[in-house]
Amino acid sequence: MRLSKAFIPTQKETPADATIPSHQLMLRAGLMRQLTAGIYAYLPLVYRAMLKAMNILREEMNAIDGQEFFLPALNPEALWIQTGRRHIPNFILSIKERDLVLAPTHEEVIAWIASMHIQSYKDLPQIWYQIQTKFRNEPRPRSGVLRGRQFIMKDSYSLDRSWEDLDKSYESHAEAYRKIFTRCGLKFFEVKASSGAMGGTGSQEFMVESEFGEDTVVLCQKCDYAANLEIASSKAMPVGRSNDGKTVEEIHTPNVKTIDELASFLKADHVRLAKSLVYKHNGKPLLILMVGNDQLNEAKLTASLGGGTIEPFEAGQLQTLTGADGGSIGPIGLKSFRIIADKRLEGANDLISGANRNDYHLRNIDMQRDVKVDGYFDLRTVEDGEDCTACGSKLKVSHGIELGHIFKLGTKYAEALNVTFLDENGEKKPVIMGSYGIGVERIIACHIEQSRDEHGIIWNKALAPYAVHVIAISMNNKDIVLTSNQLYQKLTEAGIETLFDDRPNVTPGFKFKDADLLGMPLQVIVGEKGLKNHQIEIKKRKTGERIMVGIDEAPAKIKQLLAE
RNA sequence: CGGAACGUGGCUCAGCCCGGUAGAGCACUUGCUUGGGGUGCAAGGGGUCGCGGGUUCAAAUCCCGCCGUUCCGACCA
Repeated sequence: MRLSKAFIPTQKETPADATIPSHQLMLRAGLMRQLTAGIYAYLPLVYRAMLKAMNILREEMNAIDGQEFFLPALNPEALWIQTGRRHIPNFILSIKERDLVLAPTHEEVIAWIASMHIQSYKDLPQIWYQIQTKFRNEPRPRSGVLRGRQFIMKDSYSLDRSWEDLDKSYESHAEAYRKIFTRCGLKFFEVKASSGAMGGTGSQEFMVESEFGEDTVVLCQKCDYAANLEIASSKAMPVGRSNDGKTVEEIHTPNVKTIDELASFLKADHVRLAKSLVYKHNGKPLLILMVGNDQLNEAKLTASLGGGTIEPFEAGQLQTLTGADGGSIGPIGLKSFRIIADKRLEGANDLISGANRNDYHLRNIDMQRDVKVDGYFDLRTVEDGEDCTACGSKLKVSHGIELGHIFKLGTKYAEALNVTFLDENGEKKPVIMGSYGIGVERIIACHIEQSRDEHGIIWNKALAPYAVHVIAISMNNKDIVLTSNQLYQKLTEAGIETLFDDRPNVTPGFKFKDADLLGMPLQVIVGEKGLKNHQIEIKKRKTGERIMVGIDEAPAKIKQLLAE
């Protein structure tokens, strides 16, 4: 492509609305323009990179016997009502005029097709995938393409006859995903993840570490333990027993509201303070006991309770039910509350908690003797520097961008949409499903996050829109024009994707800056300096290394450098 | 959904507090100039100051409402 004819609107200044580097560079390098919040127009240059990423996705999905579909983005609303997902908050965008919804993912359509045509165990297993635009009702799009309302996703779905076979489909996806991200040149890691509202029995995320990531992850510094903070656990020490045998007694704690105030007022260790958190679970009162300065992890709580709605109490209601205000609530003598506790408190005694009477607390509480606990669960949020459960080394809390997510769905959608097959014994069984997704724009944005410098993007060879960027220093010099044109032609004929900066009356400095901003792996500079010695110059974008080669050897040398 | 900020030529922003002829740089057009790291000079074109209402002799500027965008938080299959 000749730059004199190309539409690549580069910008010198950083657009005000972009705050993270990949977003800034994608705008400055003329890759995309924002239409409205969370919705972008992809311009020709980035679309080439996206097509390359999509090709890699296709090849690796085909390699695990995936079959490519193209499913409708517009779905009947009724289909989503059937699976109960129509009214998940902030999920679906809809077309009111026709009772249609814009599909945010495609489990429903896949299950609909499967319900018609999967009849026998002989029809299984299947892996179906597509690369398609998705729509989500994001309340707050942000970080450029990292969280948008419209984006392209490779989504695949496995259909299996048994849980063992689902494990195989899931594993082959995990392996394919590793190959995909490796081929895209991304430094990634995998974490155990929460299945969330997707439903299902297991899930794993593929992440890129980034301070701009929205996910918080826990990584072991030594072993390969890695988990999303939502489910991460650490070697948290049990509180244990001390001062056995003392009876519960009330202590006056005037104006003490918070755990920190309580600790300093009583000169007590935080570990001896059992903090009471009150919620309504499915409308019923729930009291959660946690060690003083541990943080409740709401994702773990939801999982421990087996789902349902969790909401805080309304003002005043608490007083009626407990006889006290927040800050003085405790597990003893509390009626009509279900009480659960964090595992660290299991079997502990010598604890201090609220007395259900304002300005009073109780001491010498023994969990076994005094509290009717309906289950101990791991409910705490892992903190940076805690010990790894697997190897005992220090854990690091970090941030990540989610590139891909794989789920074992099980039978949720099969049951809702009646996807069944007959097994060898003629018995009717639900199909076991898995679902797997990769965000195409995220591949691009993550690559740019990981591969850039103060001058611009540094594309790797796998994703680069063009492999080579030829720069004619001046179009007023006949030798340069002749040589650069011939070189452009030879490279193009050799099948090397080449961008040729043949713009007249653009100064060399301007062309260099643009070339660095656009970031193709190799820059080939044709100028008077080199031509004097019958040479041209090759610059590697990544390292800045410059190589002078004879004009005639240039195509071969470029080919060789691209093959490295 | 809670909190905050912003909205002025294509882009980055000034002007607003203290009302009185809409500005700069970049980009664009034309001419000359320059030609290995965003050349220099000159002349030009381009803006209902987000929208609506109000106050006023007079509103980009003050007041009210709405819309949009961004950031923090909540949420995130």
